[in-house]
Amino acid sequence: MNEKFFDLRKEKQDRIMGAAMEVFAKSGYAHASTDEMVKLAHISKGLLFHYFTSKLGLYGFLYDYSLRFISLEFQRNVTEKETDFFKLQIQMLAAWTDAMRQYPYIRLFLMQAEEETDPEALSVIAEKRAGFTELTQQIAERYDRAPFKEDAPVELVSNILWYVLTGFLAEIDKKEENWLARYEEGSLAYLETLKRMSYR
Amino acid sequence: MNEKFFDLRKEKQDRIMGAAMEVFAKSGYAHASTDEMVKLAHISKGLLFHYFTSKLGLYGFLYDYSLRFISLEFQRNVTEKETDFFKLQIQMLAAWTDAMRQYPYIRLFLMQAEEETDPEALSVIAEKRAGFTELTQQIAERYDRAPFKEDAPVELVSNILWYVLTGFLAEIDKKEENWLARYEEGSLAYLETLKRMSYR
Amino acid sequence: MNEKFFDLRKEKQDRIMGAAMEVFAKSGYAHASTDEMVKLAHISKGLLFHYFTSKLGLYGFLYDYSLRFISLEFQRNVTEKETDFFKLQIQMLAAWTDAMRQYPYIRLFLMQAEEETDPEALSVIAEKRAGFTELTQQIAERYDRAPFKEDAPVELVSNILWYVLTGFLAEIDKKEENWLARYEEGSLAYLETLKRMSYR
Amino acid sequence: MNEKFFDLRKEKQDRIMGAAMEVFAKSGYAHASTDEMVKLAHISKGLLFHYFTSKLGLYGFLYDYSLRFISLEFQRNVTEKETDFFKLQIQMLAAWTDAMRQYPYIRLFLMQAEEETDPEALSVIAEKRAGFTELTQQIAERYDRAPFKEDAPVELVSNILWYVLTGFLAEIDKKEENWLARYEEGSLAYLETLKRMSYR
DNA sequence: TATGAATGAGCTTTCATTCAT
DNA sequence: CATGAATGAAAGCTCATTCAT
Repeated sequence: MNEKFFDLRKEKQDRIMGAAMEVFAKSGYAHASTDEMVKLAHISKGLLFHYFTSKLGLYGFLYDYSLRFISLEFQRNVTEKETDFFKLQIQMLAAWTDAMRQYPYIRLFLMQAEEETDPEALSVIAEKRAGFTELTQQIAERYDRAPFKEDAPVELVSNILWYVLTGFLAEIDKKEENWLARYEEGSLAYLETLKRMSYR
Repeated sequence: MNEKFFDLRKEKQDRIMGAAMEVFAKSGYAHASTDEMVKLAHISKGLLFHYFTSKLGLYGFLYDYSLRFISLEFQRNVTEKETDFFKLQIQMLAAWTDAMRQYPYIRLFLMQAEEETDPEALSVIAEKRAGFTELTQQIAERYDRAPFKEDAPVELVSNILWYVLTGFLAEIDKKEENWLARYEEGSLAYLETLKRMSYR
Repeated sequence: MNEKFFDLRKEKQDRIMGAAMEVFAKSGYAHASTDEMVKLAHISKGLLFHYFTSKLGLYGFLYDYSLRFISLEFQRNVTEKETDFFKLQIQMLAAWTDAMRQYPYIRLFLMQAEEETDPEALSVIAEKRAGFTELTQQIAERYDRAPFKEDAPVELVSNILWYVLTGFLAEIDKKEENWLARYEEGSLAYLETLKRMSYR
Repeated sequence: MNEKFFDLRKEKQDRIMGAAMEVFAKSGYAHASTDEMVKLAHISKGLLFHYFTSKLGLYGFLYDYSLRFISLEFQRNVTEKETDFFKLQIQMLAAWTDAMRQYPYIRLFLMQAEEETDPEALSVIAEKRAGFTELTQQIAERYDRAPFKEDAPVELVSNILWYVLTGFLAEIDKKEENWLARYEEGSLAYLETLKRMSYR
């Protein structure tokens, strides 16, 4: 990519990245249309390729950027000393919603990337995944297993929670007003329920 | 579609449908490549269109067929009188795994269809959805709410379970041997855990 | 072509030729669909190719056959001794309508062939044209120039008449009942008018 | 269609339209090949569709444009007050030859359109025909019937003339040099002859 | 920096032709 | 003699990418 991208006004940078995330999130790498992106971002075709060389280059950059961005949000929202599983989950949820306030499609974009099947797309994200995985694993290692019932181990509950928050986000209609607030609220409700179910 | 499709050897019909389901499931309607399908099914380009007229026609047929197929499996596996939530879930899981033994991608295909955004694709599946939704709702109405803890109502647990089984299936690597057995096993484990968590 | 075609029942031969003429006449060589032909003739795809090897072979055969057929009709209808231009024209018109009673699209087929632009098609009809051209020229040579006004020479009137009868036929709706009778009638009217206009 | 087409250099616009008219005129809508058009016009496949969306869109645009173009030529060449049938015919002939100097295939294109049988093609030209038909009918109403012989009424002569000029144009070889001059000359000769034949 | 006209490889679809039955 | 399932080259059309301005 062309580093001069960062010399653009922040607002324009975000318009471009937001548009691209949305299109990639909705259509997946292969079917994502650069035409749609430039229309959404109100820029010209040429400019997109001036900064990112290729659709693949753009995809790789966005994935990298999104991962850095959510990592920073994790660092801001997740407290070092906290060990309670559900308190940590609430902090991570806050990190995600904060991120989505800036880039509404960032989580869907990253999750769509997780399910990407296109070989080209996979080739540019493979190595980058490591950083974020490590971050979440570091948090996972802090989980206090004590309050969990014997037969509801933290690993299982953690997986369940991930599936739930992911499935729930996919269902939310992003065209509705306050969709983000509704996601936050609904997610907290699921968190509460699962806490009651899995703590002694 | 051309009804003569059903005059083909059953093995060939299944080869074609299986290949198409796989490609649609992996790529979504828009990016699904008919070239990939015919390569997977070992048939020629022309033959696919001889039977299904268009990619859209094929998609509509497959959706319809898949829905009928899984409906039959539900009727075979789910007993009329059963009311226990988790016993019913186990029966439904058996229906799905039976179906997947025949058409490994049938569940992913149907779930990808649920998230389809392409307007053309939506136009041919919209009306057909009703039948299966009704079937699952009829089952849902039988759920015995009694054994559930007050603060873990069936509806919530049912949603959670759906998200879990769906998310888990998406993660499984279908290239691995015995993936189906591993899915069945893993799913049953999640079911067990959730039962223990939500029953009094 | 396969000579065994002539061993078929005459009715079937005519059904096949009639269907092919119609499709070629309506669509021209290139766009003529063999599928349409076999549907119209109620025969199978394979049979058509069994007898004619290729679309081009069929086209060449039909052109040849049509030319022979109309030549015979000319010999039956056009009297050897007649020299009056308009009487000869009436006889030729009778030859055409007789032919069209058997093969409704024979004239349109031959005229469409005249305007054919497809190089392949042209290659198989080029040499065959000679026979019929010669026949009409032999008739043309008999024309008695005497009754014509000085400034309306027979060559010019002959061309005009050809254009008129051709243009008129193209306009007639072949789906209408009695279209052939209406063509005959209209053509005779044009003949009458032109006679009055060009004879002293 | 994409209105930006008109921002192209006039020469390029005409190259594209001329090529498309030629191919449509020669092959009819269905068999007309877009590949042939772009080769003739020396542009790429994509560009044609960038401006006209589809073959059908291009066809509709060309028909519309051609009709407007020839209408303007009629307005420039046909004098308001003239009522003599043959003088008006000569003016209309001038309009057509002027138009053909710019777009050699414009008349053949429009006449091929008149005989179009493809349902899709018909659907986009049906409503547009009205304008030009009206224009020629307005001219037809001015014809002075007085000089015509009783038994050669204007309507009949008018039909004859139309068939003649049309059939003659179809026969002319457009690859020959000066074909347009030869058409003009030949047409005038036919006009002269018919005048002498039908005027008292 | 920014544009969008232009390209051509690749996709869906059609259709003449083949061949096992 | 007769069928129609099967093929694959070629057609219409899309879209990432380039480049002159």
